[in-house]
Amino acid sequence: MTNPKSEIFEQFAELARVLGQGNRLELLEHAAQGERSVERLAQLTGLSLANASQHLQVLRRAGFVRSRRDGKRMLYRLGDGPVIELLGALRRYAEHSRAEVRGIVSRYFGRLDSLEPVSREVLLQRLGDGGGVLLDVRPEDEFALGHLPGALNIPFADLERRLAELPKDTQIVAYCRGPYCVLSFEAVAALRAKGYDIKRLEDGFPEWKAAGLPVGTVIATPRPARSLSASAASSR
Amino acid sequence: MTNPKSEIFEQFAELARVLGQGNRLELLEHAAQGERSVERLAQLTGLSLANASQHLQVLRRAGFVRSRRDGKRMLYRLGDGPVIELLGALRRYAEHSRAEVRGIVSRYFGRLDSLEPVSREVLLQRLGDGGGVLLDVRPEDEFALGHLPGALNIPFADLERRLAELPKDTQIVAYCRGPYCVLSFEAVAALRAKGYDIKRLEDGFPEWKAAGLPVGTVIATPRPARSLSASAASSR
DNA sequence: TGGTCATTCAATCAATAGCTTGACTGATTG
DNA sequence: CAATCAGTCAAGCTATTGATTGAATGACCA
Repeated sequence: MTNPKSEIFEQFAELARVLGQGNRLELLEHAAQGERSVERLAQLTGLSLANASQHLQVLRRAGFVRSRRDGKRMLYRLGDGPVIELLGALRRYAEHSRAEVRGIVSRYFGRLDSLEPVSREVLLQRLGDGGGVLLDVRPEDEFALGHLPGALNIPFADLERRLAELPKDTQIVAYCRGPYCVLSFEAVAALRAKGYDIKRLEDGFPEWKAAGLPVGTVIATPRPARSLSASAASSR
Repeated sequence: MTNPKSEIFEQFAELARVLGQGNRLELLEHAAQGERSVERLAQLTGLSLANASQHLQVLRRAGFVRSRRDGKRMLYRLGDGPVIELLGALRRYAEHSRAEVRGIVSRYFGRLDSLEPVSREVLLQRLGDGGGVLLDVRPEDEFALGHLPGALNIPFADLERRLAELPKDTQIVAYCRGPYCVLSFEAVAALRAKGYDIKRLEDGFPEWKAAGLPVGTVIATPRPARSLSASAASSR
């Protein structure tokens, strides 16, 4: 392999291989919500600690995530290259050419129309018009790390209990961690069954942020307070 | 893995794994030039026949290529999903986060400015103004399968011999199989050393075609004549 | 219908990847 | 400074992947 072309392709392939593992894609999605410790990421994905740690290092070597030390914990966040763009291209390709993907979605969440969600542009326009409620169904701690401005946070787990906060007369747009985050699919299914006019946002929080759009945070924490925010991070 | 989210991620990962192999990426680039037999693709990539065949089948299962039978040969061409878009995203990510990629390019082809090529938009505008020559340095058979309209085809191997066909006073834009096709890099390096004003097009032929821009062909062959075109396909 | 050509299939082998376990390191806390 | 906590490292095991070889298929041609 002294051929420069093969070397280049080998570099590309190396990156693709890193994405070629479901667990790593899942870790990546969680890291894209904001900084998280290894333990939390392991917990969220259901992986063993050592396994998660190893996968995170693979992701880091490829630049998909970055890490920093905060006391005795290691915090991982999304890398700063066009990671979301790459994942988006992968998703769009999968939606186009893999019947399985569309199949899974419709099998679990019914209607194919879940695949025709509201785009960022439409959302921006609709919110500008004053109509509509934007609903963030992620756990509180993820919401706190960053969310779409003006969004109402009702974690999916609390949805039943807090129905009163949602209007029945205007359209609701729900979003969560990414285009395939189950929470928003389930929220749409559940609320639609109850007669709400609700649609899913095509993107999740990371895509919004990657597009350079404004992001809200609960408390302005340029460098999150150590033990405080850590102990708050426990919902879902 | 009965979890729909994991299933989706597993689907994505499966696709990424298919791209996670340099040989397959190389086959894909060649298939993107136009329909090619397994034998030709094996030849172009230097793989054994059986090996190429197997890789092509992996690519086909993932929808990256399609195949059809033509007599006793099997012709593979690019699939019809957003393949080029996905590869483009991978390339842009690699350029951003892999020093190795930039390193290889500058190590082999000198100047980093090879990484700042002419974009499609700039090319279109420049050609519209009437200035500039567009140079296709791919082998003749690939040129015949499709090329940018108005391009002059001088295969890289013939470049030295056919220098007279190139103007010294106007800017030349060279392209070949894709953003990292070595031919155009080498053509730029060689001609620049001889005093020509030459730049590389950012894209190659497949990207141009994928963008829906017009494509020229040497002979209009909706279904290429069997033995004729096969025997013509033999350069480089 | 037998021979040939292009490709695929099947078997095999070495190399690699993913996961687990238990030991190790580095920072904090009492 | 020992104990603890968070994460990483190293070793080992199994499953998967990529490549090779030779046999099998499918289409054409004489």
